[in-house]
Amino acid sequence: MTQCEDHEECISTAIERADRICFQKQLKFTDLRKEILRLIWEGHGPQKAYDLLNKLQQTNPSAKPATVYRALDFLIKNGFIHKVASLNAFVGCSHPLKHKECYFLICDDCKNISECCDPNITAAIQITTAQNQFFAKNTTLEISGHCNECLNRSE
Amino acid sequence: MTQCEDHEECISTAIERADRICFQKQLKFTDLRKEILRLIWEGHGPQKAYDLLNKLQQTNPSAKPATVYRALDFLIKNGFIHKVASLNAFVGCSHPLKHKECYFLICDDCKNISECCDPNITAAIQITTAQNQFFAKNTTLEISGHCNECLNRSE
DNA sequence: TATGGTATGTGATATTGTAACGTTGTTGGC
DNA sequence: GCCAACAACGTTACAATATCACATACCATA
Repeated sequence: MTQCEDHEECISTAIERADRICFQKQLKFTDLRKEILRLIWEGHGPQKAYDLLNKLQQTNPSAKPATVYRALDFLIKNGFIHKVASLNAFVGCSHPLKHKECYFLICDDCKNISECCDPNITAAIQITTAQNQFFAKNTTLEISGHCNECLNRSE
Repeated sequence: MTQCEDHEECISTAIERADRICFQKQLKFTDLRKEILRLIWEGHGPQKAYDLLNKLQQTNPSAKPATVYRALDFLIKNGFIHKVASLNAFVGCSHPLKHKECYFLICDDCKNISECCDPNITAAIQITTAQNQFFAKNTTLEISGHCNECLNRSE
């Protein structure tokens, strides 16, 4: 399910990237926020808030829903994770600086999510919103179906 | 907020359309399902499940969450309504036969939703999914922001 | 009339998310 | 250093959304 070569490295890269960006932007990347980001990347797939809470409670028994949701809010707001609305789940963003133009391919079978940044889609959406005189702030594009691996496997 | 000329007519058109399609497809368009569809169109905007439940209970005091969700499932499955994932709400579909290619522009201010069917977006998405060897079954495209009316009003 | 499938009734519960308020910690100005 | 202001976090309670399981009703057809 994970596509990365070395998942440990993939996680630490993500954390370091966030660390750097927070430093540059003077954001407070507290232990709690870092821990939630790490848990999300460890899953390397869409993670549910209450699953994160359970995991967090293993090191921080007094954690509550609000603990998790506040950290998630911070991470979303600053582009480090996405909320996958159609799953009520959260997934790490691999390019926080281009964060607004990410779309998702969600495999119903293996639950893998791949993030894709396609300028053609972005352009098509921009044309449509302009035609409708609509000022877009946020775009949710989630495509569910079956990935190639799962299709081949089931044949 | 409603864009139609005559909202009563717009509702009854939607119901009749559904009636016709159900007849053709031999689907059971029961009173309950029809009532939920009518309530959704009456709102002419995204309707929340529990608001629908409250309204339904005015004529059907024993209605329960499952009552509503089952009807919603039927209506979604057969293309008469959409679930707006980013709002956890439900909205009538104005072209059930082209239901798969509908996208949404959601105004954060007036909460109006406009459905747009843009072949360019559809094409761009198709190209991307093909490139990623992904077999798409369902596409959620929800664009939130501000509609023209609200932008003008706030100036 | 028996039978099977679909729809609905009903109660319980699971899952997801927020509000409100108090405490702690950090930062910057004096 | 001290204080004011604010951000982060702890904690309790609860709101909002959704599903499950099992019973009952309805309806088509053999």
